[in-house]
Amino acid sequence: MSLKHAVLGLLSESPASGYDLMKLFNASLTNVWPATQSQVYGELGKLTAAGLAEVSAHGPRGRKEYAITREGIAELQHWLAEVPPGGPHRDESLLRVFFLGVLTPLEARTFLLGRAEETARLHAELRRVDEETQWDDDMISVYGRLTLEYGLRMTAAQEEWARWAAEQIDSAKVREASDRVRSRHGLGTGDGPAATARDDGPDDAPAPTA
Amino acid sequence: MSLKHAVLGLLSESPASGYDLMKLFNASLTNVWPATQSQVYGELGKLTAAGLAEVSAHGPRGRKEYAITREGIAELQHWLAEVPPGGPHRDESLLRVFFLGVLTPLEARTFLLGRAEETARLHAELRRVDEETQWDDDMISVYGRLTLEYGLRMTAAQEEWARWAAEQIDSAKVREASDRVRSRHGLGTGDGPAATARDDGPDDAPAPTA
DNA sequence: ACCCGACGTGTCAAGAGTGGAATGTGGGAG
DNA sequence: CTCCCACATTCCACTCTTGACACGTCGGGT
Repeated sequence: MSLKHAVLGLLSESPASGYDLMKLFNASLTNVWPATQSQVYGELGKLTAAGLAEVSAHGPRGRKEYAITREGIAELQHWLAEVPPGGPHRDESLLRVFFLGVLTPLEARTFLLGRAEETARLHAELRRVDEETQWDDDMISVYGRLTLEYGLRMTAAQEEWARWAAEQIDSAKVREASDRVRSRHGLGTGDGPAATARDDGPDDAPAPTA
Repeated sequence: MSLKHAVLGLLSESPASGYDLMKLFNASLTNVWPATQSQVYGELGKLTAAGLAEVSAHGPRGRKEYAITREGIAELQHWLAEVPPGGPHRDESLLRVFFLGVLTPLEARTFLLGRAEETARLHAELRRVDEETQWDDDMISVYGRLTLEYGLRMTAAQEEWARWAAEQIDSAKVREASDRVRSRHGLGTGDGPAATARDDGPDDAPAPTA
């Protein structure tokens, strides 16, 4: 339901063609609300039909420049101020964590550390954007800055958590529990994907403490 | 693509009927990967057709108990260990922040503080769950605990951010920028949704510092 | 003069997710 | 014994999202 508002929001900054909007999506909204061509063009059509946007100019190669209408602004404001945000976050990474017990503790640990590095990478990327952008005082800049800061804080917290979680796994209890589950399914050497997962002997040896 | 793995993951813990799975989804995965009846039952069908799950028992009222198969386990492991996580987060709240400039600074500030409270509420709820749960050492407990900790950390960071962001808005520059954008669209008293949004005089008076 | 790369629009198929409704049965409370 | 609620499945119609494909055109560099 929110692609509509994303497009309206971008149009509220300045008129744009579908092509322009795609660039904007890829530039500023990639990590917030990704969208594809088909979606954008489709949405522009619906928006126009609904009277929330209109074609404000025709350009060179069939280019249609869309502008937000008064009704569009109203709808945007309505959405921002009155519609209760209720997006149930789906988090694939987290879903994986939940079932990490199906892997060996070693594999699980590796996964978490991988997550940590990935998050760190994203964090660095965001920091780079932050530093390279010259923040002036238009709407996109001001609130874009807030959005970016959010990203910075979240990625930082995520990395911290992932490293902490990896440590948690280095515990005898966890290893026992995992073994129990795995043996319940008759898992041992075979079957599994990465042959890294082997149970060559009791897990008494201390886990490699990186 | 991940509902499939969510179902497989739950089945890997113990066999269950579609009805059971729904309860599990609502109990433990609501904030990670929400799902509806139609989805779950549909997925069970596909899973069975694909040989990743099978009907392991028939119960009282047409009840079909599903169990994960060896292939299912393998697929789950494969997904966990080898498929690179790439979920592009969509965050509706964040999208709103990006366009908050369409509202008055006061409204924007209110929105952010509302977010802060909402997050705080969720945080408290998670803490409650954490304390009330008796964490033993099976897979769901151990990794569920990690997942929960993630939620606790994220909600904490989000609330902090929201309060910080609300403060940021109390700045002359932001107010000017917002006014500029709003006037560009000829906004004043009318039109807008919440009549709270009024520009009765210059915004020189300090914003109410909660 | 020509050609390639950027501009620019559009359609389609398929899968994911939402929300609601229809249908039926078993078992326990009263 | 009866009735109602929890159990349990299935179908439907819709929107959102993805990914690819198809098509046409302006403009500048060689």
